[in-house]
Amino acid sequence: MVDQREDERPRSRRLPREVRERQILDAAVEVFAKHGYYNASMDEIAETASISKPMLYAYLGAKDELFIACVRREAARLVEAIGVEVESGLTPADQLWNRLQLFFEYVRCNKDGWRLLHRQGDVSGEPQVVELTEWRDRATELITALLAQATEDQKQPMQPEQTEPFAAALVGAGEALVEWWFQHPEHTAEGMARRLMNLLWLGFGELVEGKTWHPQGEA
Amino acid sequence: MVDQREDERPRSRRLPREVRERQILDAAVEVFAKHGYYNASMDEIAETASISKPMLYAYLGAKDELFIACVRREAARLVEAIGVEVESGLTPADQLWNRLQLFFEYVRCNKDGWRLLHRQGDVSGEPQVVELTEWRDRATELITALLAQATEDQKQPMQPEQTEPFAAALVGAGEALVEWWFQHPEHTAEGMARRLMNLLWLGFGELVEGKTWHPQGEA
Amino acid sequence: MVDQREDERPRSRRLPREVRERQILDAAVEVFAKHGYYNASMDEIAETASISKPMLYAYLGAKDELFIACVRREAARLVEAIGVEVESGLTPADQLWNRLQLFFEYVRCNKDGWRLLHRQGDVSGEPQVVELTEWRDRATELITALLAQATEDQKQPMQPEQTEPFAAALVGAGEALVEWWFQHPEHTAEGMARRLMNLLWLGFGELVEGKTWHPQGEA
Amino acid sequence: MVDQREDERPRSRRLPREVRERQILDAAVEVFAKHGYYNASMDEIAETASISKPMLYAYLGAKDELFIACVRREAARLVEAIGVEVESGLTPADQLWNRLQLFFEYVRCNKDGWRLLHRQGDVSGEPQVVELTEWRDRATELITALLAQATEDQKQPMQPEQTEPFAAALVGAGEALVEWWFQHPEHTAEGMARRLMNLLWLGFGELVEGKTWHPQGEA
DNA sequence: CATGAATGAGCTTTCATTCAT
DNA sequence: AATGAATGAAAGCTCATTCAT
Repeated sequence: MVDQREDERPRSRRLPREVRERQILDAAVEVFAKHGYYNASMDEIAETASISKPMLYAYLGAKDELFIACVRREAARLVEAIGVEVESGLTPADQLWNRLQLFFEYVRCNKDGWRLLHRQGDVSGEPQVVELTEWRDRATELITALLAQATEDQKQPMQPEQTEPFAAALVGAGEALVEWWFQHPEHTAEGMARRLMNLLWLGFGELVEGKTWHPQGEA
Repeated sequence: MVDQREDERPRSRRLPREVRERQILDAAVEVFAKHGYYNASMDEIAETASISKPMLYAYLGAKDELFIACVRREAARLVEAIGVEVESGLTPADQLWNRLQLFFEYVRCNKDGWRLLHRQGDVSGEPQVVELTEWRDRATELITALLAQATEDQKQPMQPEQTEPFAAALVGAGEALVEWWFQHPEHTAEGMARRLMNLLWLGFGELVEGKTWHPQGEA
Repeated sequence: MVDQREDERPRSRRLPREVRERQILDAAVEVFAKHGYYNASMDEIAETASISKPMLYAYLGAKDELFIACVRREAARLVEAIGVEVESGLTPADQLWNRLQLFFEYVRCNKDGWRLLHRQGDVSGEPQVVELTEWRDRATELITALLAQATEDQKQPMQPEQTEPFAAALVGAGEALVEWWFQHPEHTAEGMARRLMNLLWLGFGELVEGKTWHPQGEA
Repeated sequence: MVDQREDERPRSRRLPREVRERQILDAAVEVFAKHGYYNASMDEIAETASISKPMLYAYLGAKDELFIACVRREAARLVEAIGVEVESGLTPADQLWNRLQLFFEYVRCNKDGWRLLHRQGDVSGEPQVVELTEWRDRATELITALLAQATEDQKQPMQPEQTEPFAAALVGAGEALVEWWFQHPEHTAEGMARRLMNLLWLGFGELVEGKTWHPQGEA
């Protein structure tokens, strides 16, 4: 898992296209995360990337395209981090538990990227918002699949139209918990994952009775 | 519960101050909800309100102030709708169930207002955004109190530092579920509330075993 | 000589036209003097005059007309204060000495009015500036006449085309001296008049030799 | 001494920064002088400078900053033109005479600049107006120093608190005389300087007796 | 007569975007 | 390939001015 991008961007010319693009994307993600889409200026992005504006446009297009590119990359990272394939050989609960851990770990290492993905409600109105929320759909699909797997041995396995809203709600709960985490940074990623797991798997009904969920192998 | 504001704004001049103010707020909420804060133009708001721009500024100040005023009003509506006082005489589960129903009902009737409150992550950078997220804090507090009440008879009642993240996650789950609802509008408010209640109270652990939560009195 | 206008403007209706106009002019002079022509707003003038804006316009017309009216009134006061007729029976020097005293006395009692007359260089560009500087012309004429009188007994009395620039310079010197006075308010009007008289009548040539001018009758 | 900036501004693109800046300042001085600060529009300045508005702002900042820049440049020109150091080896009278000539010469060649410096009484209210009147202070200081020098050999040399108001009055007289000159442009700069010198050095007392002041070496 | 309520018109300012070197 | 220099277009805001009561 790659840690937060470094700040050292030596001003060097004649770089291969791939490197340049990465340099630009890093800068753009940083600036977009800091100021938000609208308050981010192309000037600042160019300066942060140590590149001139015409180059900025030549490489990654206009502001909205650049933003999309950022979102796409960060979303890919997130999806890759938590995995999207259902693994056999683990119970759904354990799989979920693993993913949650990976998710919070990802957030811890990619704060800027996460902010980009999470806080972009205001870009609504534009048509291209599809890419903006696609990662949510991917995550939701994963959860949906897990739930389906969890119930597939029952006589009435849950159908997607039942599990999907649950999955969506789960994702929302995770996002909200991250916000809470940012305000209480003393907690560990694993602790956060455990909290969410407790809530999701047990539900309040059992939580209030004092029960708690444990990963397999714990006492 | 008041239904969505109508679109009929008769172009009548010389209205009393109070009426005009409401007219303007209605228009502003509509436009802000449609385009987001940054893409909303004062021109369009003025036109939607059937008013000239100077009046717009005279009544509710600059763009950010106007936006704050909108948020304040809509947040008040939401808080008022779901109530914030803990009622005695009902079990926490029933109270939560009631609030969830009220919440989804509110969303159904105040789509624009809800969008205003929900999709504004990008306004970061401005200092006065406090009002924007305050309603979340209020809602979280309510849930926290409910959870505390639910466990107060136990030997180890849950402390705020335990319940608060759960409450935050719950609110997030609700918000996400609303988004899903917007894409599947065939469902009723009560149905959505029931989904969320099931998830929250039972948790996946029981859900996947086929259990479901019922309001008291149902079979 | 009337002292600075008082601030008490009781809000009363149905006043005779003349009183209202005076009320308005008082307010307008005050506001114009405080903020300058462009920064003075009709709103503030109306409020200061305890009158509504439509009345303001009804009585004294648009902003520029109102300003002209103010200038006209204050200029009249100034001209009346220092007199404009050449008196016989006094030497020109004594006459000048008297006028200078009256002038500084006028400034002391009519600060706002004076500011209006003096600091309006920026209103250039407008066509109606004639009224703005007419008082200067009147004052200059007076001085010119005095100089003419002073030299009429000589074989080569000074002609207007010679005396006029001197008169204009004198007026300018007076204006500048008033500015200096405002920054050194500890001096009396008579002291200022004496300073100017010394400079004008003796000139530096004699001043630097230690001579001073005295009004007739002094030692 | 450089003559009035010419009007020929060839519409050429991609000029080096320094040239553009001068081009803009020339245009701004022209427009500010013609319309005054408030009536001058950034549009007109941009058009006069054959430049687009964004460039205008990029080079010299907002309207007030641009204005300050103009004033600064023109004030520097004026101060440089008349010199501000007291020269030894010349009598104070001769020094004054020289400066007056230089002053009127400056005015003749820099009408716009002079208007900028002279007619801006109305910019009061803004805080940064310090620069606007600083040149007057410099000029006053110069005169004050000259007077001090003129009397330093006497048993009772004049103190600054005595000479300063005279100096201020002198400057005011000069300004007023320039206004008169603008209405009688048939006179030469030297003639104007001589008029002022006569008034200042001899005073009316001697002027009315038919005396006149001559530069050293004249008959 | 007197006014609260309303507006046309214009200003300054700032972007994202692209020539021309 | 790479950039300093340049701009079209639009936004927010305010003011003198006037209906309509």
